[in-house]
Amino acid sequence: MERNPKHEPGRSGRPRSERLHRAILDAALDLVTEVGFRSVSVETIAAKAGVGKTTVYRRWPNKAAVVMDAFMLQMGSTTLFPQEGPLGERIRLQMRTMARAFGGARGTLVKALLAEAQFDSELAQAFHDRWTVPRRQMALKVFEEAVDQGVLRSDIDLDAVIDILYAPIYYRLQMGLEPLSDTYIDTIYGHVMDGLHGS
Amino acid sequence: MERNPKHEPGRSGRPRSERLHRAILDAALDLVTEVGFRSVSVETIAAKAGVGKTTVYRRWPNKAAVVMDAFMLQMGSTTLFPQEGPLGERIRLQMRTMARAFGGARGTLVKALLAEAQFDSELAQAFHDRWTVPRRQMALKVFEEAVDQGVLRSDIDLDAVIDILYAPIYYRLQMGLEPLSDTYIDTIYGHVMDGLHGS
Amino acid sequence: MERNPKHEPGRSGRPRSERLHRAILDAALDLVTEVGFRSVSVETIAAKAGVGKTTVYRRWPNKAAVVMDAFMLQMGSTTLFPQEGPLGERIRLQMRTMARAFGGARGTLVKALLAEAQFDSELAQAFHDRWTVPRRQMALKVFEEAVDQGVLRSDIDLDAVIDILYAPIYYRLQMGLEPLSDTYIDTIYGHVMDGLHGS
Amino acid sequence: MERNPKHEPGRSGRPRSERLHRAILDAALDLVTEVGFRSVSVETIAAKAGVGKTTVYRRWPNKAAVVMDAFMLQMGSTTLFPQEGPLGERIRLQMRTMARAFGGARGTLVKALLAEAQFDSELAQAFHDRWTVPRRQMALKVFEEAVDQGVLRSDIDLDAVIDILYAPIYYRLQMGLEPLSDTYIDTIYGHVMDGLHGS
DNA sequence: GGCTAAGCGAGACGGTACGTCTAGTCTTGGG
DNA sequence: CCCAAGACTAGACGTACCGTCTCGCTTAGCC
Repeated sequence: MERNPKHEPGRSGRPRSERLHRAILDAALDLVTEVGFRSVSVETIAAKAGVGKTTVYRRWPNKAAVVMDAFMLQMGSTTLFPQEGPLGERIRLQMRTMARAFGGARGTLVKALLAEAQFDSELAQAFHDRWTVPRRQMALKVFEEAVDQGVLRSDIDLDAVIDILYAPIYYRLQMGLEPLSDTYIDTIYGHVMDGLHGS
Repeated sequence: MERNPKHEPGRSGRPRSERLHRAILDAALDLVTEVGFRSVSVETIAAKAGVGKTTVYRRWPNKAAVVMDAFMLQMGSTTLFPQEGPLGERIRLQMRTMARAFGGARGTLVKALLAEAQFDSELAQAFHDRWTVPRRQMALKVFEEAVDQGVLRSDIDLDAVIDILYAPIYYRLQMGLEPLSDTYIDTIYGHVMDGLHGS
Repeated sequence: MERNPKHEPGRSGRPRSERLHRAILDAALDLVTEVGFRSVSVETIAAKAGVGKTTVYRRWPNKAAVVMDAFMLQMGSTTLFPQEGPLGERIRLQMRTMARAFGGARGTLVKALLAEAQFDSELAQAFHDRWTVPRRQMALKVFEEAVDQGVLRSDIDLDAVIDILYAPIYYRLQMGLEPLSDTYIDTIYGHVMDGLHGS
Repeated sequence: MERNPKHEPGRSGRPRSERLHRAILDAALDLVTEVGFRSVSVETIAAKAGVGKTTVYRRWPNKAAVVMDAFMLQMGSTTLFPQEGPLGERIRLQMRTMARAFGGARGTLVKALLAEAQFDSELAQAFHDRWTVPRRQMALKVFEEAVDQGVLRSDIDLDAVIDILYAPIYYRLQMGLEPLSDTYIDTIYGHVMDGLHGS
């Protein structure tokens, strides 16, 4: 999401301050959380970070990109799968972890970024590459292992399965009316695993 | 989504023109489809409809509200369930209908409205009340019938089931990378019905 | 200043209400006095008079015309010359009368109308015909009498004399910084009568 | 009339462009002259100057203020008194100069500003401070000299005298019916100097 | 007493300008 | 080349009046 040309070793002139970089991301995070994505402008972020607008625009093309980076800074290494336990349980628990991460401020960020991505294809691409793809790959690896061990049927489309299990989480997050409780996650997981066919 | 006070019979003064109402909604629909939600302004809509800005603002509080009404005008009575056939098939076919409706221009509208709703709680409410709720209720009725007839298990949470089946459609729509093909719908439907447990 | 076609006897249809006519002029007068000419709109006047906008526009072409009529209703027969006394005194006292009439609310009206007339040639014409001309003619008659009686020199341009005596009153009124006191009037009158040549 | 905070030396940030300043004032002057004060909008001025609206509003609070500055730019140093000749002549000739300056485009400007000042007290103040006061002070100095030299009587109120001599010029300007000819000026001057008393 | 034409209150309508706001770029001086 | 400050273009925002129009309803005066 970051803009070019970044400072590469050997480049002349004053290097970009790493401190300011952090200050901007922190300010962005705080502001979006406090007053919402829409009400924040690059100007506000720059002001709160004690930085000129130029300094922000030198590094990111727009507000969404700044917030995307701020989001990744905070969420990048979360929502991991547990390393131990039965494979089905690992999946269920990771779903819970994700749902919990989407509560509170982080959820607000994801919602805003997803929404903004509808109008900003670069942001959409960034969100896909940096958030969606890594998570789907992690999931895929676990799911494949589950197939190998017979926990999951072998005649299924794993990409579709990921959609089935995780889309409801994003859906509820966006609708924002009902909470992403553990119970809800367990119900989703249970129903999907067991299937719906009647007697 | 419409603004007050609308013309009620018996009210004095010149009544609001029904023709202009349609002209505005048509213009909104065309413009959003052509150049995208963000690039459209109330001014543009008014100009295209051959109407003063005031006339738009007299009826709707902002662009999102206009587009919401335009959307409902076009989509209001679509995505219905078939009235005949085996209940499972009715569900699967309606999912296909919905997925097809989300292709092309209509899909763009839904995406834009959903995204905008994240920043506009009145729009969110309107979308929920006028789009989501009616569709969930229709679905609920069919699903209950399916339970009664033994097509679906009776020990399931129907709200969760609706999420499981439909959330992937919205998810793919929003991600916008892969098409909402019939095959995809069938895979979702099949996997969910059959369950995922391995041998 | 009034608009056509007014009701002429023999005309069919409901005649215009004389009561509303007065109500509108009264409302106009009150409002302009209270909040100033600029802050008043035809809409406000109509509302205060308990009348539809149409009823105002049927009778006058715009706000200025209404206020002009309201002004004439109140000021039409004021600022007359005394009928008795030495002619010089009559002039001096009428100047005082005029200056006093320009104090308070009436002054505000004259200022507003004169100002507005710069941008509205119809109003300018109306002000000239209905206010300026009658007053200049009255003055002219008195001044001519004064010439006849030897109170004023006979080799003077009476139009210029009127300008000299009255223009300062309008000037002070418009500048609005110093009061139109009797003393001021007397000074003007005295200096003009006596001339300025030094020893 | 100008808005704060203007650029002061030592202030940080990009300084306001002096070129744009002139471009805006020139555009304002041209437009007001061409189509009249009322028909000009800040938007038009900005467009003609090739400037964003913000740039105008950053420097002046409204149209009147812009035009006031434009007016002063053009008229600021005009209508001066001649430096030589008999004092009475200097006064008479300066009156002529002023009357001539009020002919054509400049007169239109003065009329519009004076009229607008009735509705805008800041403009009124500015007009007084920047136009009226300097001219009255110049006049006062000359008039005092005339008193000293015995050209004017010493028992007169000089402020009143200024009113008597100049108010007719403003009056005719505003009434706009008869021209401000040299003959008219001479008549005013002559009558006022000679006095009106009859034989 | 009924007919008819205008008056009337309410408020919709197209238009225009207002003054504010944000986005993203550019231009200072200083480091 | 970086940086803070803030000027700059562009253009949408939602509001306020303008003067016109359209609705359903009075209301006078003539037949």
